[in-house]
Amino acid sequence: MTVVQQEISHPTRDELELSAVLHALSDPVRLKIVAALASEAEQPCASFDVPVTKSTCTHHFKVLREAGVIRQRQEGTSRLNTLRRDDLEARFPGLLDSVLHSA
Amino acid sequence: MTVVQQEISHPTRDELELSAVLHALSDPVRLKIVAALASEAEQPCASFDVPVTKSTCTHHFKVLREAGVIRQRQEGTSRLNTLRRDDLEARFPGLLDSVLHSA
DNA sequence: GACGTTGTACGATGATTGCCGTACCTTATC
DNA sequence: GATAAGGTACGGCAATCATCGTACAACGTC
Repeated sequence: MTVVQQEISHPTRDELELSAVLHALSDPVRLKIVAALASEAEQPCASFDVPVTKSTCTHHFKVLREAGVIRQRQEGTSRLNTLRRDDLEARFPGLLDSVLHSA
Repeated sequence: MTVVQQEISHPTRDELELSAVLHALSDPVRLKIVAALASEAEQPCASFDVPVTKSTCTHHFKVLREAGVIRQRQEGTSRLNTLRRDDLEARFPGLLDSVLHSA
């Protein structure tokens, strides 16, 4: 049976909301994920060293994605994550850098 | 009857936590309060135009104060609020400015 | 002293959050 | 086809959150 690839929805650049981004970044686990993404380009979910289970990880990635902090794309069985640096910089100049620098 | 002035506790500069600050800033009401504080120096709680009741306001000021974003001092019956610009800048350089600029 | 102003304290409530386990889907490999 | 790996979906749970109303405390002013 053929199944249509499930779409992964992301907010567009102009849909990004400051409070949602700040909220996404305010969790220590998510902050660690973002910091890891900042230093290494594209990584699957499993490559992050965080003290939570798989399902909790899925939850955190969803929060980050829906806030527009990261972008996810499917590749085989794994979901590759990237930081949306450009979009964040365009909407909230300097924010990501200051957070990463302080993390 | 003499009553001792209740102390208002604030975290010291080196006790500030990034996730607590980000969380404090991630609420629209609190963000509005912070933005207003950024443009006018010292203001009593009642001077903010936010769509919540007094008791909710007290709650938000407490969150901001305990995260170290603002400092409160008593003056008569009113509580005067100031932004802890210097402390925030020292611990999280550029963060406050980028948030305020995007708000 | 009575009253008005400013703000806190103390519940209460409904929504959201962070976390988990289990079940399942998809893809790749044997 | 069976198995393993990477993730998601769903449901549940305990904790936190944002909000409110009511009561009250501190200070000024009449």
